[in-house]
Amino acid sequence: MNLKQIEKISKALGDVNRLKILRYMQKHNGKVECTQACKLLTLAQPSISHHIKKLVEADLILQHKVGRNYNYSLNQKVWDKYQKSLTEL
Amino acid sequence: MNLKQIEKISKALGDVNRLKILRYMQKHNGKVECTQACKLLTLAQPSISHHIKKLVEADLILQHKVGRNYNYSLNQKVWDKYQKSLTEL
DNA sequence: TAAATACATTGAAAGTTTTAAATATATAAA
DNA sequence: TTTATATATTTAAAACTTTCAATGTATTTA
Repeated sequence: MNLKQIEKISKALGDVNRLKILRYMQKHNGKVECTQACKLLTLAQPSISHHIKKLVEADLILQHKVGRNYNYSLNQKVWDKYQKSLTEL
Repeated sequence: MNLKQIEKISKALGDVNRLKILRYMQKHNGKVECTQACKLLTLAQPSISHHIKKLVEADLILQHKVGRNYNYSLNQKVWDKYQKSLTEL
C-alpha cells in the first residue's frame, strides 16, 4: 500500500462521526439505515451521506444496495493491508 | 483509547508529508534534522516544524532535544494502542 | 400511477488545515 | 561576545472539509 492510499484511509478515519458510523456498522452486521444514523449522530442526512461516501472512497467499506437501503461490509482486505502498512511504513 | 484520540492520531497520519517524516525517522534511528527533511520533502522549514508538531501532539512520537537538534522516537505504546483500538473500535 | 421513503447530489456558508514569509529563540562555533 | 545554525512561533493567504437546505433520483407501498 503506497503512502497516498495510507493517507486517504487515515483521513477517512480522522473524524469522530465516521468512526461512530464504522462502529455502528460493526455492531449491526454491517447494516446501516442512513436515517437511523442521522438520529444517532445528530447530523443531517446529507452529512451522513457525505461521511459514508468518504469511507467508501477510501475503500474501507463496501456498499451493497438492497431495495431502498444500503448494507455495508468492512473491506477486511484493505483494513488488514492498512494495518500492516502502518507497522512497516 | 477513546474515539477522540483515535481521530487525532488518524488525522496526524492523514498527510503524505507526515508519513514521509515518520518513515524517514524510522530509517534514521529516530533522528531527523529538520533542515534535511526540508530538502527531502521540498517544504519550507516552518512547514516541517508544523508537521512534526502535529505528530508530537498526537503523541505518536516523542521529542528529545540534543544540542541544537531534536531526536525523535516512535511512541510504541501509543502506536500499539492505536492499532488495537482500530481492530476493536 | 400517486404518494411516501431512502438515499444522493449540488451549492454555499463556516470551520480547519496547510503553507510560507517574517520574526524569535536557543545553542554552538569563532 | 559576535556570528552562524537549528528550530519554533506568529500571521496571513490559499486550499480543503464539514455541514445543511434545497433538490433530484430510485424504489416501494397504497
